[in-house]
Amino acid sequence: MRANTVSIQTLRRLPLYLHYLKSIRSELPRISATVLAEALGFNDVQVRKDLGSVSGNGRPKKGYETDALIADLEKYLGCNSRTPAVLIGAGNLGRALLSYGGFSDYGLEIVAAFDASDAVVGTSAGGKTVMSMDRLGDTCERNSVRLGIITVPAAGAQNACDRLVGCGVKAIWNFAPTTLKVPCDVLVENENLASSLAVLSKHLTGSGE
Amino acid sequence: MRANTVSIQTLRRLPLYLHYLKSIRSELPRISATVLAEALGFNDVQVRKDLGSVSGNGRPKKGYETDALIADLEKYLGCNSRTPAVLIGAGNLGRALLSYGGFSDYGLEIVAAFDASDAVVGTSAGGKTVMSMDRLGDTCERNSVRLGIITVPAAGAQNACDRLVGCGVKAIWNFAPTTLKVPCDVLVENENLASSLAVLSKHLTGSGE
DNA sequence: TAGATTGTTAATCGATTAACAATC
DNA sequence: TAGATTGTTAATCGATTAACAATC
Repeated sequence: MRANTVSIQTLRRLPLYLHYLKSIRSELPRISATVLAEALGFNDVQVRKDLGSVSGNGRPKKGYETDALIADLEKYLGCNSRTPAVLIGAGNLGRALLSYGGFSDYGLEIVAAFDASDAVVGTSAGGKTVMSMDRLGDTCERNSVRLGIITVPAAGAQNACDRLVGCGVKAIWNFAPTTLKVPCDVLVENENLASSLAVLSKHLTGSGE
Repeated sequence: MRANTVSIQTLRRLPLYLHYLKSIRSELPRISATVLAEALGFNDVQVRKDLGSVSGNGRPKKGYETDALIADLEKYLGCNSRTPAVLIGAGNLGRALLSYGGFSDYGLEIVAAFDASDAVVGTSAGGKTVMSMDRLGDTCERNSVRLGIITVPAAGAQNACDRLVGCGVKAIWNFAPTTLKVPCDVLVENENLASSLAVLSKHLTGSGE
């Protein structure tokens, strides 16, 4: 295993490798970087480099042992260590994320959901009851929460963000279509649906440009 | 206005400019690239280059007229022309997207939703009734649909994708954590939540690496 | 051994940033 | 005119891909 020279782009691909490997582990006890690249539509050298940065288990002529590679990826991605998170904004998208079970594969556990609207407080989604915003502070503290998920409308996003930062959150997953201002030790990952949509739309109208 | 030399990264930023400009249009009739860059946390030269590729309305010393810039961005992004789309998979995420009104700002209109499960067919979300999969073909044809949204579980994604491609869809917005195989004239945009999560998790555990 | 596959070093490519010239 | 701001050309940076050496 090399030093922490994993680029951000490589890091983004690692969960894709992991997901695919899990889906074929029962059929393929071994897999080469070439085959994996073919399956995911990536360049084979790229895959070899990506895997090389998190695993030292590749063997010339044999490739990688699937189970060992899965274990290396899970270890690197911290899938086995639990990451507690809180979610602010229990609208449609927020409830969808609360109900989605797939994040637990990566260690994420949304321990609580909050909403500023009294109409939503008290309802539940994904087995969690939505709480009032004034419960945010003690919930974060009690659960050592350092990851916050923002699924409120754009207008309320900065306020939600400030509250989270004030509670000691160091990483924010922002689904609101807005740029957030945060201290430099806090990382914001924007899930920009409008950006993806722009790429798709341009492809459809592209010929007429 | 220059030729179509807009890079994919620039294209992804354009909706962010547009959203921000709309939010401040009533307060700032003019805005410079420097101020815009500051507001969104981008490099000012980058903003100038981005804007220059879709608008020719920047004036030295004055900057851009906000309304004119909004109009240029909307024109380039095709916000005023309607893009009909279908959605497959009316689970939590699918229903969240159906209910979200914000896409209409960019011209997207989800004309119909489909699901393979009889339990879901007939229910409604965002004012649309979920239909059975055998209605997919004629719906796409009647509405000239070329954009498909996949919000089914990973196991069913390739099948949903094949059905869409068979109906003449040329762009696919994939929310399933899987790589899709498509003909080369079809564009797939993957919304990889697991990738974003990996970046956030690594930031939190990063110091111990 | 021969050959397949890994992993590394070098070359290419694209995007960002810096320096500068143009202009209102 | 002077100065702020745009837009362009050149330099830097990071990521991808290609060529090659190492190894089982």
